[in-house]
This record gives sequence, structure tokens and C-alpha cells, in this order.
Amino acid sequence: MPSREPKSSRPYHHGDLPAALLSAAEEILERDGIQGLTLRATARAVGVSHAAPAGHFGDLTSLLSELAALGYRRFGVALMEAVDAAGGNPRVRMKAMGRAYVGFARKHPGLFALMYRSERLDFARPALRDAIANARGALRAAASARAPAEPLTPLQMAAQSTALWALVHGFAVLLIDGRLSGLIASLPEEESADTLLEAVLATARVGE
Amino acid sequence: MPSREPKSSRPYHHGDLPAALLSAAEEILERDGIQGLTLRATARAVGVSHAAPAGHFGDLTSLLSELAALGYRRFGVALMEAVDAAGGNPRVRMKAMGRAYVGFARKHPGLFALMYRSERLDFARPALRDAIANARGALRAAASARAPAEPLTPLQMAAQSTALWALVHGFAVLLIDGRLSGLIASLPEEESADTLLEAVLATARVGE
DNA sequence: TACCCCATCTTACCATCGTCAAGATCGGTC
DNA sequence: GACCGATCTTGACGATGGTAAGATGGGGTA
Repeated sequence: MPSREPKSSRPYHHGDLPAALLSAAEEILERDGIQGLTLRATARAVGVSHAAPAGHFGDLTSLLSELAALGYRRFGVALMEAVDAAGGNPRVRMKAMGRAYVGFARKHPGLFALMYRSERLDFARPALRDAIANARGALRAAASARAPAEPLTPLQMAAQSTALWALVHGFAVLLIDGRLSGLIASLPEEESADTLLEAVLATARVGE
Repeated sequence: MPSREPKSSRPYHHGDLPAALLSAAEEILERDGIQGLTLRATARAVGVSHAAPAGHFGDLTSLLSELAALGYRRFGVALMEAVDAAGGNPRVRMKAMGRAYVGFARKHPGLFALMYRSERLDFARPALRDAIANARGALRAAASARAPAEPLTPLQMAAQSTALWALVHGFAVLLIDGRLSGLIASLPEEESADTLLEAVLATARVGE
């Protein structure tokens, strides 16, 4: 029978090439942006020929999708950890999620941008689908408040979680894109992106 | 020179090539997405050689930037018109802006995506800078509510407008990226993206 | 009217990219 | 020790953005 031992087994010529490619791809992504992240640049960084990645990832879309899946797994973990550590108060949980969401985007701006660049990704990839579903679950866990005094319609419930998601996602996108830099610079001396985020989260109605 | 003219005579000198290129570029952008919008495809659509655009726009970044500037001008007009037509109630103005914001993104998804794809744009271009500043002004006009009973700090004021912007921008981005399609599909029969947007805007605290 | 300037557009070429096909290389198994 | 197949390399193709040099003809000027 063919010995189909995956990456965890003994290295080959170069070692664990798929992992090395993903690692190099992430480095290039954060250093040069999505524009600089090419198959050939990744192969060069690892020290293999330009066609080597095709053996493990079929094409560029697949490599980007696997990298995005890696990002979503980290993202889901970061969100879940922050929410879990926040305790039981829905409003505190919501704020913790927002801080973790924006914090991840600021820490890995290239990866975050890739994760939301749909035209470069293949959502049919199981790894990406699963990672997204997992992160979505972490989001839901943060938005789930106890049932309020008067029950909400399905639309109102959806609007609550959607509004929270849109708020933090929009803030993250605008922030890492530099669209808020002028406004932040115009604030009083000691204010920064962090305090602006706190003030923005304070305007959210979720959990009240 | 037996050059065929499919639609109109094609003299050696086109006439208004820059405008024709921008128009063709927008068509390609909305039909094929940013991936399909290339200098050569644009030149082909207009019927000129692949190097012709370089004479008017220096490079691809410049063409994309001019197209984005065109989008921002339309965007600013759409926002301003909607807010002006909404009357004086701050909350009504806010909702009108949100509807116009998301409506523009849904009507011109490719253009909207380009407008917020910073790494492909050159913000040093005066046309783009001016158009963005104009649209930003329209946004501010919508968020400007009367001074509330208790005065707000500069940070709180900035947070008000930033939160509104982040909310509608995040919703628009997530919507045209298909990230809300699953949630919308799970809603009761008659609900749609429009009603979800209304419910999301209803959660905003601006203007209260 | 005739001519010439030069903005406009074309042709030709280069480097880079993704992708594919064929061949070389080496580890593991019999 | 020899084969087999997974892994990687080489080389090629078409497409892209960009540049340089040449062709073209519209419009101002004599």
C-alpha cells in the first residue's frame, strides 16, 4: 500500500515544505502586503523552485485560502479566549470581543485583509469553511446576551448581532486602512485608536 | 488601412480617450471585478493599443485612482442628496445616510470595493484627495446632530460619528462580500437585506 | 493654402507572474 | 540492491504592467 504519511512525518528534501511555505507566505504578506504575496516570491523565500508550491497547493488561490484558514483559526481562538475571560456580563463580553476583533486586525493587518478578500479565496476548501464557521461561532458566543425583558423577534435578534459585527468590523477595516488616522490625530493629546475604540464600543446598545 | 469599425469610426486620434477609458474601466470593474480590470483589457474594450492608456494615465494605479475618484464624487453626491432630502431630524438624517451608503455599495459593488482598496490607489492624486474629502464632508453632515442636553467631549463626539461610519461601512462591506447571505437566508420569509439594514440602523444610538 | 510641430497612438520589447508538462532526484519498501 | 512513487526542478507558454522608439495626423502658423 502507498505510504501516505502526511506532513507530521519525516521531512523530505527540504523539510515540511507546506508549513514552510505558509510561514513564509505570512511573513511576505505582513511585510509587502497582498500585492507582494506571489507564488514565486514564496518559493524564493523558502529556497525552492518556483513550481514547487504547486505540488502541495494546487494554485495561488489554494495557498491564499489555506493561509486565510490559518488566520481564521487564530482569529477564532483569540475571540473565544477574550470572550471567555470576560465573564458572564453580556456587555463586558461584547466589549472584550470588540477589543479582540480590532486587536487581531491591528496585529495582523495583512492576514486580516486577506481573510476578507473574497475574490482571492476558495470557500469550497474544507479547511477555510471550517475555520470560518468556527470563528463565526466565537462571534455568536460574544453577541449572545440573555433574553431581555421583552422578547425579540428573529429579525431583531439578527440585527443585534449583525450590528455588533458590522460595528467592530467596520472600525477594524477603516482603522487598518488608515481611514481614521486623520480623525485620531485631531483628538486631544492622550487619545489614541484604543481610546477611540473604547468610546465607540460604549455607544453600542448590545447587552443593555 | 482596412480597419473595421464595429460601432463608430476609429480615427488615429480617439478624441476623448481618457473618458472612454474610464467608462470602459468601470464597465469591466462591475462585470469582472477588480481582478479583471487590467490596463490591457481596458485598452481592448476601447479599441486602442495596450500602451495607449499610459499616455493619459501614467500607470495602472493612476487609472484606478481616477476611477475611484469618480466613484467618490458620485458617492458624495448620493450621500448629500439623501441627507438633504431627509429634513432636519438628526435621527432621520442618520438613517437616510445609512441607506444611501449601503445602497451605493450594493449598486456599484466593484466601484465601492475599489474605493476602499487602498493599496491599489494613489492618495497623492489631487482628484482622489478632493473627492474623498468631499464625500467625508457629506458623512459629517449626516452625523452632525444638535448639541445634546449634556455637552460631549471631543472624544465622545468623534466616537459618535466614527461609530455611525463603522456601522454602515461594516454592514456594506459584509453585505456585498456575501458574509451576511447565510444570516439573511435564515430570516423569516419576507425579510431581506433592506429590512435587516433598517433593523441594524434602529440599534444605532446616534441622534437620540 | 501649404507646411510643420508635437501630442497622440502604435509597435516592439522586457521582466514578472501563474500554470502546465516533462524530467530529475531521492526516500521507503520489497 | 533495485524498483516505485512522491517530491522537486527545469523549461516553456500566455498574460500582465511598464518603457522606448517610431508612426500618424490634427491644428496652429506662415
